[in-house]
Amino acid sequence: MKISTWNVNSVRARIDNVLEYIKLNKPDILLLQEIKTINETFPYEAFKKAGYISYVNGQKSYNGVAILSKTKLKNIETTLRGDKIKQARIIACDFEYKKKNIKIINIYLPNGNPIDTDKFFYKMNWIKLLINKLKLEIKKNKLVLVGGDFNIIPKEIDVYNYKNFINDAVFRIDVRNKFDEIIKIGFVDSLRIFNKKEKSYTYWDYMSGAWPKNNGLRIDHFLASNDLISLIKNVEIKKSIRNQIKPSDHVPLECFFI
DNA sequence: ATGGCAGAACATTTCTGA
Repeated sequence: MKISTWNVNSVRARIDNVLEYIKLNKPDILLLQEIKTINETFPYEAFKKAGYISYVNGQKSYNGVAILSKTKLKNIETTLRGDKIKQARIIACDFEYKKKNIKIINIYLPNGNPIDTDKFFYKMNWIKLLINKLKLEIKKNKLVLVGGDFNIIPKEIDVYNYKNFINDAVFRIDVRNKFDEIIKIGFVDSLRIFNKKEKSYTYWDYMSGAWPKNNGLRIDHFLASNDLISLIKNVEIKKSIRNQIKPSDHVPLECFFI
């Protein structure tokens, strides 16, 4: 069983890439971020033909998240309690695996740049609301998986040159402290259980030759609750996807279950 | 210091992203 997450930077512009990824890698569940479309123009049919049901929380032009699944999912949720700005950045569901219920939460966390603007304050508040939600979820469901584009570089090792990012909203110390706060309430940065290597990036900017120079960032994550991590046997970054024609600037992250 | 690239839309320019 495999769950993947991928910021596709427009699902319609990337439809061929996503269909090819599905065909070759066969995730049971695929979490998508930055679909950049309203629900009405989401390519449900193309994914249905590929064997997937789509659950969508869309928005015009920006943001938007979706969950593709081979089987029906329950308790679809598309709001973050307390978020007054209501951008489409979260979709959650319940998934039954080996007779156990896993709460899966797909997020596209605000980027927050430039720092110390409304965008930054929105990011910090959004994380605070997410932490409130995760505290509740972990009480109700011991098995919780949070996947998606966190727009947070957890540690210095997770970026090609951390000194360039000291005052960036994806790395500033207060943002990283918030990430650590999520860990402290009972989650694990699952990739790092299986892969301690530097240069394990999930995003490369389109600009300035970031990809050929391997100037990457690790900002896409699967956080597993402490009780869930024992069900996970591996987490992998699908780096080769960045070589696609017309690629997304992010690559998929795959979480394998025992 | 700042542009470079990419996608969407009230579109041939502006905005957003990270």
